[in-house]
Amino acid sequence: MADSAGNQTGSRKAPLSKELVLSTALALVDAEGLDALTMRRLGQELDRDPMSLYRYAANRAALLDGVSELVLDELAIFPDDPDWQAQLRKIAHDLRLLALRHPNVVPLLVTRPLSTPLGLRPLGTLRPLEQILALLIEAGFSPAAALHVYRAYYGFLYGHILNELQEYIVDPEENEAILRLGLHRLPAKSFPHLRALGPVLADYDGAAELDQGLAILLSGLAGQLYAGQRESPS
Amino acid sequence: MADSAGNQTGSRKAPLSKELVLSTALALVDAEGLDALTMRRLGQELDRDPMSLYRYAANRAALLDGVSELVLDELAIFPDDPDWQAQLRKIAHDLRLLALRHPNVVPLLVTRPLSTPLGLRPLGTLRPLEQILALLIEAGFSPAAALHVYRAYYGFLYGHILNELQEYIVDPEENEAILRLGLHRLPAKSFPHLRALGPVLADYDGAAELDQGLAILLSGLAGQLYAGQRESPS
DNA sequence: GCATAAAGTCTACAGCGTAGAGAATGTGTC
DNA sequence: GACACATTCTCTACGCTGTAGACTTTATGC
Repeated sequence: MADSAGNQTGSRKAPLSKELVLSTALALVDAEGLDALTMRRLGQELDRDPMSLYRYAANRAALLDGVSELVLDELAIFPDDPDWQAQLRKIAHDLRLLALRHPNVVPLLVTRPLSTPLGLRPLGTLRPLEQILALLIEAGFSPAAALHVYRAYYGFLYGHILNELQEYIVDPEENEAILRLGLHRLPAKSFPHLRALGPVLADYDGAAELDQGLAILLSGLAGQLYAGQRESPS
Repeated sequence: MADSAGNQTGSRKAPLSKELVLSTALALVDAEGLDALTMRRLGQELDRDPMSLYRYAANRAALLDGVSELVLDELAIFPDDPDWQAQLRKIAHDLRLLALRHPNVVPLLVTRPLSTPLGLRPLGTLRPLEQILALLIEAGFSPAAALHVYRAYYGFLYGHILNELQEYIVDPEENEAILRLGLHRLPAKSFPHLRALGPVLADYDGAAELDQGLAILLSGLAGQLYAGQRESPS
């Protein structure tokens, strides 16, 4: 029988591995937010001394990177899809759902790379970039053009996700109430439009919003592709 | 004569106010990063006991919000500009420069709103939203359409800024070296395109990249405006 | 001069990441 | 079995964090 606290699987003590540590960390972040992910707390969750975690992550920052990587691994990209626009649309929606599934990880996804030069980032983080480049080059973009397209696309995508998470609250009922209350607080003379938009703000359709933006962006980017191909036909 | 450490202005002791606290906090973040902004350190910077800060910010989170607000206050928006597209382009470039001036604050700008429902955010943070709505409605968009346009525009804009800050390193010389070194580290078989793009990655023109994306987005959004006007002419 | 309010300070506490030394456990070889 | 060795885990301790609560100092009004 176990000594004191019950661990999850019932086995005497889980064998502990990088995967287990990271997935437990992710579960903790999903359940209680980024702040809850402390070495001590994670150790407690795994029924181990906090210091034992340092065998699987050099420090807390590395732990955070590991969680980012783990989440990004959920994203499947098919670089060989002949319809590059459809593929980009699919990736966008997949990433959106991923973000909604792990909202507490999004700040990590967005800010960790800011403190790590591109060349030194965890490989898992660079995989989407590489694969989307492959997709675009396959579609006929020059490598340099593919990079530009990637930037516009991924920029827009991350922007949308941040936007949506900012507006969406976990509890939809509370959402409307808080929204009403919050908007009411705004000075009527300095925030007339925002206050008037209360009802519109309340029902937000993220997927539709994303589609609309993507339609604009992709048609614009496709135009560049055709223009480029006419200039220098293969 | 002062007791021990020299304070900045030479006056015996600065009078201390919310403005002074926040601007000192911003300076500290700009100079040494977000982590350097601790209550103790800020108190030391102001030559005061750390606890005295709580008279001007309820807690550290409020301090961070204050810094965000302070930075966003640097952004000038002219909601009466008859050329809405030009104004949006100008705002975009202004915000980009703002981000480059305060790169350490960008994570704050991006993540703080994620933990605060829209209705409860600091007013200074909502001002750009309100003013851009005004601009768009003035330009002929319906309020609801203006909100959608704002979302697409601001989403793209924030995405671009994150992208650019991710790729740009403070020290440009070191940048290229690290980039080369980092890319070299990538497995050649799994990251062929990314490795090949080294030279292209090295010279990044953020302003041009932003312009290109804006051109696509704005022309697409303008199309929606005309379509909407034809459907329901005033 | 004295009451009242405002501003600033002191002390203390629980929690944090993690360095460094040590104990426990597994594994291969005789 | 016994030993050697490497791996894994734990213990203790240090300096740092945010901030609650009581206290002291300073400014203000009469």
